[in-house]
Amino acid sequence: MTVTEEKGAVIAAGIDELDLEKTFECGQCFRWVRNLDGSFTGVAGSRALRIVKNDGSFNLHCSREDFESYWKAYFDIETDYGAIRDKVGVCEFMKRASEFGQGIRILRQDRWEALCSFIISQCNNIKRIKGIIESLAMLFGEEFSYEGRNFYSFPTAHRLAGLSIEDLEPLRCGYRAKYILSAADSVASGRFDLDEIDRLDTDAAIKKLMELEGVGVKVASCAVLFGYHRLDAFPVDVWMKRAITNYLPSDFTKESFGSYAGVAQQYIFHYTRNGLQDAVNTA
DNA sequence: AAACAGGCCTAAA
DNA sequence: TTTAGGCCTGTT
Repeated sequence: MTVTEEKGAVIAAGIDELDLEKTFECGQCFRWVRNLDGSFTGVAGSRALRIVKNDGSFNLHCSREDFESYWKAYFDIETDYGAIRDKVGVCEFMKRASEFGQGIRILRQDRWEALCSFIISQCNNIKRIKGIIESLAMLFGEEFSYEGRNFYSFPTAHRLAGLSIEDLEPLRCGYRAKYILSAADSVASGRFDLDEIDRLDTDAAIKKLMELEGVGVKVASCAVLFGYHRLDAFPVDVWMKRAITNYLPSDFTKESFGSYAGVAQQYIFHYTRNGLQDAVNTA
């Protein structure tokens, strides 16, 4: 990758395996929006960014400092996804899925934001998840300006701690409100240390996160995959169950994908939802 | 109208 | 250890 600057934008050339649409819309994150011109604008933590694909390179509308200190890591630029696709293509179905998902990258998201977002995601559809998260940010996040528009940071656990169920009522997030507040209280009080999770192996990290109310194995797996970049975590949801029974070899286990089960999971999720419409509908 | 949506908790075997 | 039912809400 080579990086240059032009008119307040960082131009990153030579990034292969980055498809913005697939990466932002494969279900790992909820705060990126496609603009009319095909660019994407999104908020991650407390920063906003507009990113545009321009021939073979990407224009990131941020300072070079922000790129180097934040967005470069966020987009996981250093990881070789071509090599990962080779490794997870263990059967015909997975070869098709990983080919179809070429360009998906696992973003390095903020821990609290990932955890909280996937608490909200449970038994919910993506459209509604996005709406709830935007309301949450608008109500309790910090307002800031970017390219002449207002955005809202993802509220910290500290900000949410101490709020009441009634305070979250405008979110219309139902029984998940209790879980959000409980997690926020645990984290903000220091009883639960999100940074300590880093020192645990993936299975132990998932177990630890499951101590939080409303966090089961699926949500915890998403939290470590997207918030701690544990690419070996393998969240199993209804789509994954469907794929495992219908499309994967009967002797399949997540170990079949080695240490990249989480990336494989994203390929399967994206492929069964977007690339296999007929097969899914008739399944 | 009734079922479902990227689950989790609790109670009951 | 596994399984059924309930849970908030919006959409189809």
